[in-house]
Amino acid sequence: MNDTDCVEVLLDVPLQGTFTYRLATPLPVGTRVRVNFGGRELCGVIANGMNGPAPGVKLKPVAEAYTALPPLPGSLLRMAAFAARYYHHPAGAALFTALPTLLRQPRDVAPPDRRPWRLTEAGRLAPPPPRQRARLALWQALAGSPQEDDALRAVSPQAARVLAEWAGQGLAERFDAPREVKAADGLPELTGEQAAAVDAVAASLGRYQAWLLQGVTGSGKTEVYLRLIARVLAEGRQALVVVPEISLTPQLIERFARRFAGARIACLHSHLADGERLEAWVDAWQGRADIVIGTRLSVFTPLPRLALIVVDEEHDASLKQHDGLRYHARDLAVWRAHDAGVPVLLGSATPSLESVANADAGRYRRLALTRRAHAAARLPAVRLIDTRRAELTDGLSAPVVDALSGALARRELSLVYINRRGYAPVLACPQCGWTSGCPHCSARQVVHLQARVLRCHHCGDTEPLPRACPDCGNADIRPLGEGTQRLESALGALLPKARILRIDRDTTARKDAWDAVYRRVSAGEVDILVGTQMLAKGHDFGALSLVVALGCDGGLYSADFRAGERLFSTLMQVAGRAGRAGVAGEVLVQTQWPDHPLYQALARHDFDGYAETLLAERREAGFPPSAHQALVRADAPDGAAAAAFLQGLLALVADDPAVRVFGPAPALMARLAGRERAQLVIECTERARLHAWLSAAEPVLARLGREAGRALRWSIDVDPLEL
DNA sequence: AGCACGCCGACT
DNA sequence: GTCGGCGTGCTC
Repeated sequence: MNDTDCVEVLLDVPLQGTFTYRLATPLPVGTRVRVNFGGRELCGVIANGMNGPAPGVKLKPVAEAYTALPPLPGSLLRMAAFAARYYHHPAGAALFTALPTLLRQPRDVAPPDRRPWRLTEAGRLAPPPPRQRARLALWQALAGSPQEDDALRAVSPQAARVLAEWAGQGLAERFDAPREVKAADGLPELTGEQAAAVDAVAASLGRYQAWLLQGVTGSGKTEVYLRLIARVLAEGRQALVVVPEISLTPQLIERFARRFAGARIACLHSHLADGERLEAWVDAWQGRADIVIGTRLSVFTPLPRLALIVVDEEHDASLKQHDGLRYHARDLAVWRAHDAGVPVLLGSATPSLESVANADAGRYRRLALTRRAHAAARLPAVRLIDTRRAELTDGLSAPVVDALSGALARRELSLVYINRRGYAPVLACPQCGWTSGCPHCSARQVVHLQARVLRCHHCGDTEPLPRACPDCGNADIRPLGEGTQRLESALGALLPKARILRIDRDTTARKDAWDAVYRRVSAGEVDILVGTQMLAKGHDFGALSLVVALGCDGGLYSADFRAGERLFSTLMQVAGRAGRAGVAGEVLVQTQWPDHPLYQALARHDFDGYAETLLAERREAGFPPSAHQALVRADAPDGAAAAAFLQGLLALVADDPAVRVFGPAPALMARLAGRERAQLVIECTERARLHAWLSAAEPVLARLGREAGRALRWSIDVDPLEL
């Protein structure tokens, strides 16, 4: 068989490599096709390159080529190929995770064409006769100016049919309307630091450069993004903005829409219907959208005129995908910027240590916003309340209650942050020591008093609240510790006049819940917000005078080496909520360890100093970012099987003295949803050798995985965020 | 991941 | 006697 008769096809299967099919007439790389694979019809994508068929395999033909849309662009295929290599994930599966659902299916699809209509030269010269009144009305409307479908339908219900006819006769056509991005007026004046940041990044437009924009809360990072995007749009280019899930709020989108009236902004997030997502994606791909703003998945969106990538809150863990292709959107954004030859701007008040290290090493260039954009706004004063010396009522110390009651008297909004939802983190029997462990996970079931249930926050298992200890029958069982619900009711009892609004995953589950929250807060109907880190991120509640943080000490001495970094980052952000827009703010942190360097650094608002401390610790311990890590995970109903699987892998992968391997050991969450989890931690200071080890492990994993059977699942996680 | 093929229990 | 349970094996 001639080589030209074969193509390599990428398929959405968890198998390494491409598959070879016969093809009568050549198709461009990136074409979506339908093929038969193992007895089922699959969507495939024509790949670059030729592996040739495995010997002795009879090739099947490509059944059909989908042509409603152009072939996928090379830039997307390159990025997916890179992601597959870097994250050690099958190439086909990697590409398909980058596609909208509708393009993964073995069907030819295209979003509806919504471009406006206009008359062609010929159409202009051929007005319909006056007695064809509907046609004449349509013609007259179009002769005046181009028209959208909606407007034409209003002129005549026949519009769709008539226009299709005219299009066929070359009398009318759809066209890409030039967009006029109106310069918004009344722009806030930039601080010197903001202006310097804008100028620096603007000077790098047109080539690759990674920028780390470190700006304290309220310093106006978003304004820097907006100014740069304005420049990009003025050049007729496109910008990509990647934000964490929780930051993609209607507030943010509205701010962009207000600033760039007339521009087409494509929003990509998980709540979009398949058709909407496809349409936004194709609009970006075809250059009809000027700005793409979305969660981690949007990093893959094809953009033919891309000129700038922004990753906001670049430290946020939700930028990392936790299953399938375990990519980090920030890192892929940097790769993409390099590939496309454009600058990438990573913004955060509390950058990840990885990014700090990259800036220290000169790979990223630093920009700092150290002052708040409103001249009057000062950084809040941080006070540490030592709970070893304080009497606690439902977890609240007297200074905290006093401060809240003071703010209440002054009619100022306060925020109480506690990173635990539910009523109490555990139910316990003081007589026999029983605690409410989850039967499926190595975790505690949380007391939810309102729903009268115990619920595991890891697997979702829910059981009715027992009236007595299941072990000894003692009726005096008690909720231990505090969650948002308990705090809400405790505050209600201590400050009966206060209007309290609780915000956590339980209260904001409904779709329009946030609208109600904003309405109530801005109408001044709330005195105290109680909630989890949802309160810390993305949502602006205006002037807060007091922020209280409770129950944070767990992050100080955790088994997870990143816990301190995360806690510091969250506290910096939650503290940053205080004292905006001219109101002097105060932050109270209740802790048993007021002398801990983390809290001391927080009190000084000293991110840089604490980051250096943490980086030194990481260097000492050989942890990231001083070394690179990967995880090989295995889980099975039987823990011994998972460990044996990993042990078997170790026996078959050649040692590299530069690569340190730890394990098999139980994962931090050793048991999850009824499965025992074991893992290998692979560490190396040289990325290339880490990848070489993983590449050697891949085929062995595939084989051992097959032999171990269905009960065992395994995965590779490069640059894991959680161990 | 699917979906086939293939060997053991309760039904027309 | 079949319909169908889901155990393992392969897919260009």
